[in-house]
Amino acid sequence: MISSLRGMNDILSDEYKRFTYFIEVATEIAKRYGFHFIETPLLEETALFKRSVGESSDIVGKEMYQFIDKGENDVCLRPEGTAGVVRAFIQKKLDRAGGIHRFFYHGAMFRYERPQKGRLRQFHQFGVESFGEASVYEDANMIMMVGDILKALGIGYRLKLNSLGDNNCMPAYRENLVYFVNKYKDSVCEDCTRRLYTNPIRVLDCKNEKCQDIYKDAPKLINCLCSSCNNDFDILKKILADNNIAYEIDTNLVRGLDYYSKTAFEFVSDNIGSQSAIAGGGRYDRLVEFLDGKATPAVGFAIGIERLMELIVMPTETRIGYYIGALEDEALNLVVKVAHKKRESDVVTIDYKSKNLKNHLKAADKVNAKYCAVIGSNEMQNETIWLKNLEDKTEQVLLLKEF
RNA sequence: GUGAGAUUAGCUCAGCUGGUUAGAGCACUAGUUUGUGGCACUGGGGGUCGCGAGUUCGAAUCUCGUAUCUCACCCCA
Repeated sequence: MISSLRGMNDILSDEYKRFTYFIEVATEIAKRYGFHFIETPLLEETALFKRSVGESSDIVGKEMYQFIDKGENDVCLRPEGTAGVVRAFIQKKLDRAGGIHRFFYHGAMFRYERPQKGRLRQFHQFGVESFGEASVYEDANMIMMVGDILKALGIGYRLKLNSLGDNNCMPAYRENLVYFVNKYKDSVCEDCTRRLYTNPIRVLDCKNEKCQDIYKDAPKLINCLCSSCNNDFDILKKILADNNIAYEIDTNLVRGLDYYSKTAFEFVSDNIGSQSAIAGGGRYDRLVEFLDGKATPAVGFAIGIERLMELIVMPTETRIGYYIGALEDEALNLVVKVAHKKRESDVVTIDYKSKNLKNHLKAADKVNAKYCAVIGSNEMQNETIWLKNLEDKTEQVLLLKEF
C-alpha cells in the first residue's frame, strides 16, 4: 500500500468541514477590512526566499523543499506566503502605481521539519499583506482583524506584542546585545553561541533556563527604540487599549523571518501543546525594496490553519435538503427523475434501493435531511409525492409538478 | 537533526508472565409481519495484530531493524 508522505495529511470529512468553515469565516472578515484575494504559485525561484526570509533562518537554511527543475532552474516549494505576495506586488508594478494595496491568501506551505502535532510538512496558512500604508493604525488593524477572526471561531488567545525597531535603532541594539552576550559566551548554550553569529536577536527567546537567567540583565530592545519607533509603539498600545484588546509586552518576542521591523505580534493558545503560536505577523517596511521594488511600507500576518482546527467551535448543524426514496422498484426511475429536477435548487440524497417507509425515514434521518420524500404505488398512480418535514414532523402529499 | 513513548476491526481501546478458530463498545449492514424516523432487541460483515527479520515446538505478546504517529528539544504558523 502506498501511503502519504511523512507530515503530509489528507483533509476530509469532519476535518474538511472545519477547514472550509475557517476559510469562509476568515475570508469574510478579511473582505470586511477591505482586503482582496490573491493567489500566487506554490513553486518559486529559490532566490526569492533566500533574499526575503533570510539565509540565516532555519526555514531557508534547512527546511526547504528545494530542487533543480528540468529547465535547470533552482526552485522550491514555498515555505511561507509573504515572499510570493511581495514578488507579485512588485512584478505587477503596483509599487510604482502608488496607493494602498491589500491582499489576503490561503494555501499550502511546505517545510521539511520533523512533524509534531500542529507542525506538518505540508500545512496551510491564511495570511494578509498590506502595502503602502506606513501608519501604525494599519498595524493595529491587522491585530484587530486576527482578533476578530479568532473571536468569530470561538478561540481564546493571548496576544504578545513587541517592537523590533527600524534601521535607525536596531543595528545599534544588535551590537549592544552581541557585546553583552559575548561577556557570557562561555556560559550560554550551544544554540546561543551559534545564534550569536547567525541571528543574534534570536538568543532572546532561547528556552534554556540558564540562558534566560543571563539575559534577564541583557539590554531590552524596547528601551533602545528611536523616537519614531517608540512613538509608534505607544500609539499602537493606546489603540489596542481603546479597542479593548488585551495584550502583553514580550520583550523577547522575535519573529523568525529576517524581514520584520517595528511592530511584531504573535497570538498564542495555551490549549494546543508546545506549537502554541497560532498567528504571527508584523511590519516589514524594507522587504519590497529588498526584492528590487520601490520602497513601500508593508505589514501582514499569517495564521496556521492546522493549529486552529481543533480549537474551532463549530456552529450546530441544521437539517438540510431532501432525501428521496422509492417504496417499490418500479418507482426508482421516477425518483431519480424527480431528484434530478430538485437538485437544480436543493441538496438531494437518493436511495437507489426500494425500501419500506420506516427504513427510508431512518435513512433520511441518518443523512441529516430536512425532508423525507417517498414515491410508492399510490403516488405513482396519482402523480404525487409524499413528503414529511423531519423537524416539525408535518406531512403532506404534493402533486409531482408542484414539488 | 537529537531524545522518549506508542502502533491490535472504519473509530476508541482490552488481550496477565509467549499456548487452540484475536475480543468489547461505537460505527456499518440486515431483520424485529407488510406506508411513519432518531430508541430498543436480534443477527451479519469486517483484522496479513504497522512492515521486515530473528528466537521458539509455538509470537499480537520476547529481540533487532524499519516506517508512521505522539511528546519534548530545535524551529515556527
